[in-house]
Amino acid sequence: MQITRAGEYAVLGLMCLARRPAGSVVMIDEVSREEHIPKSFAAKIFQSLVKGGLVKSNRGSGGGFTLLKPAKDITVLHVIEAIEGKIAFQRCLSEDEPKCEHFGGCALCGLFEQAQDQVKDVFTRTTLADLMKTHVPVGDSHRRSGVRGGKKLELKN
Amino acid sequence: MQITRAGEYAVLGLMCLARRPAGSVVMIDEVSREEHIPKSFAAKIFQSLVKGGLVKSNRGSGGGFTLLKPAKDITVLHVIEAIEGKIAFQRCLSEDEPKCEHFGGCALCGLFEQAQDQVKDVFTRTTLADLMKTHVPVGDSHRRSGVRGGKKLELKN
DNA sequence: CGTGAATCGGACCAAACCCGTCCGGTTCAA
DNA sequence: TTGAACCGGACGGGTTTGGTCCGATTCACG
Repeated sequence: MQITRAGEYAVLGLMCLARRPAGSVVMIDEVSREEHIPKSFAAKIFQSLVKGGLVKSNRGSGGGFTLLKPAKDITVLHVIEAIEGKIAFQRCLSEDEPKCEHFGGCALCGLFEQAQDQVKDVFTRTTLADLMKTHVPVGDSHRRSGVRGGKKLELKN
Repeated sequence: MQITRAGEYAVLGLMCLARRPAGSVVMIDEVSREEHIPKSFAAKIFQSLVKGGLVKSNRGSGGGFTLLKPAKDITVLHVIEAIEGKIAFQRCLSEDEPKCEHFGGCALCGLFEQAQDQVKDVFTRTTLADLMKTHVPVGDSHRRSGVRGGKKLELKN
């Protein structure tokens, strides 16, 4: 029941790109330093993002990664699913394995699906641009008792 | 990003108890057969449920497990957290590790917390008794295109 | 009261996954 | 041609998952 670190890093990494003028080429080393992500790991993660169609890579000297879409068109769900694959709380909720072998369990499947949909909803509703609004660039963000309690972007249900 | 099989089995197993008259003693073998859970695994899971205070065990010949509370007072969240521990999408959202070391990441934490709360909400709102209402005892439950689309218990936000 | 069957309880284990690292290869600019 | 940068896969330690096994405990029964 966790978002993997890779997923978290991916969002962070993309925000790093999104922070610069559209079309900028940013190399992995910058991302790594700026977001405190181990460099090799960041590189690997960005490979997945390339495959997922979110960024394009420019090889060779002077190369790096470029965001393919404006930040406001990239949802957190896109990013996380590019890294972790489709979100599926249960095997029977992933589209490639439709069978549910627990005869008594389908009430459960319905419930899990509900929870899963809620999560997807939250992640679909939020884009990189949204995240950047509440973003505290560097240094002391963790001292302000977090975001909790106060303003969460509220759901327009 | 998954509910573990143990968590799923736990709910299923408790429903198996809940289906009988209150106070019944049910042995692990019955649960195992009825819900198609590997017996030894079920045994282990029920140990956690004992520790979690949801059932009590009676040892020796004629022993088994007994539900400690009526089904309508047991939420799915209780069950799952008894097995998997507190639900925490991220390390920084679990109460015993309050630090959030990614300076740029607190917007993310807020978002993850939001998603997490949604899940908890769904699981808190649903009790074993609720699950049993939509429960199709045996044999064909997976053919009915699931619960999707139609009636999900709606959120009284 | 003793004995044995029934049952739980906890150690154990294999496989998968997570979180990275490392390195040889490719591509491109200068 | 050389060096900067990405590509992409192999590797690896640690943890979690999913499950088994056997010993300890308890009760029923004679």
